[in-house]
Amino acid sequence: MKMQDGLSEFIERQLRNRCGMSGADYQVLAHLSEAPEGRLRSFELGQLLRWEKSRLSQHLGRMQNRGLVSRERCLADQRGAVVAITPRGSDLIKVAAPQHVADVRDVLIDHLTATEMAMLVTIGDKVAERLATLEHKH
Amino acid sequence: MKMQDGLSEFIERQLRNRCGMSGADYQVLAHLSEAPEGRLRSFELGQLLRWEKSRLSQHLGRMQNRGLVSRERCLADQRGAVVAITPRGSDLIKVAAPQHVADVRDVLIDHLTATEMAMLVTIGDKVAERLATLEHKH
DNA sequence: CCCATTTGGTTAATGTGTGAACCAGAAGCT
DNA sequence: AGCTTCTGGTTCACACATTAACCAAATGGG
Repeated sequence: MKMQDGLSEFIERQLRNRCGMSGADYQVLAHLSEAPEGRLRSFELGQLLRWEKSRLSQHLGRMQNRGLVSRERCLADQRGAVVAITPRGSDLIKVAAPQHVADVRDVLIDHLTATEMAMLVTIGDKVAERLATLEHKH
Repeated sequence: MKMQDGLSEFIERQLRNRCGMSGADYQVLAHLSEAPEGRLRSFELGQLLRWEKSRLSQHLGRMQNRGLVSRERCLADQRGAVVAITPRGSDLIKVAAPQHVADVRDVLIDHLTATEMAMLVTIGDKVAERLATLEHKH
């Protein structure tokens, strides 16, 4: 628990202080920048992030106000929305990503042996699998 | 990351649905119930939880409104506050604790081998230590 | 085709976390 | 004593997450 809280608090703080963005912002931009043309249907993004749809809607609204993403109506589905990364958002994630990766190395990966790292991955997979079956059981 | 998010989301949801309390509530009550006479100075509680003082103040306000804790002025230090667990809070944590422990077993401990569990503890300690030194360096 | 249901998305209410400003009482220094 | 600095707490403004309610466009039977 201490590791969990400490890790996310540290990562969150680094992103905030150095890039003026939250972990949530980072994930949104990361997914968008990896998508073809930097654009995704809103609900696709929601599935990738596993977020409540209201959360996504509100968060995208704030990011749009800051000029990090833009929203357009979808042509194929009249009720749908397409969200696209802006040049400003693209620049931001390009700066943030390497620092973020370095931080994760610095606080986690660099201090574990190969065995520990491998074990951590298998543990993570096991837990994720267990959580998935619980979730599937409704 | 998936393990981290999944675990805390699951635990949080179980507490909320079954006991009507958040993980934050649980931690506050847990610390108070372990303290002598179920009472602690506000700042001591803050140090145990590693919370911002404004967070603690606001959260205690809400818990007081729900009758889970009470606050009194401190005799020794005129500006200080003492926070105490109420009978209602005490009952709640007594019901919640075993369920909480069972949930943690169910989703984490029971599915790991002894080796994995031991390794996870080692990893947690290493990371916590690393975080502590970073924090200490200001 | 018509009507019920589902799906994509927004909005409002409430609970929760963070940083800054603020205040009163304590401690320390001269 | 008198002055500064530190400490314990609250409050405000804002960012953020969840739930429920809502709406319009799609879908799927009859």
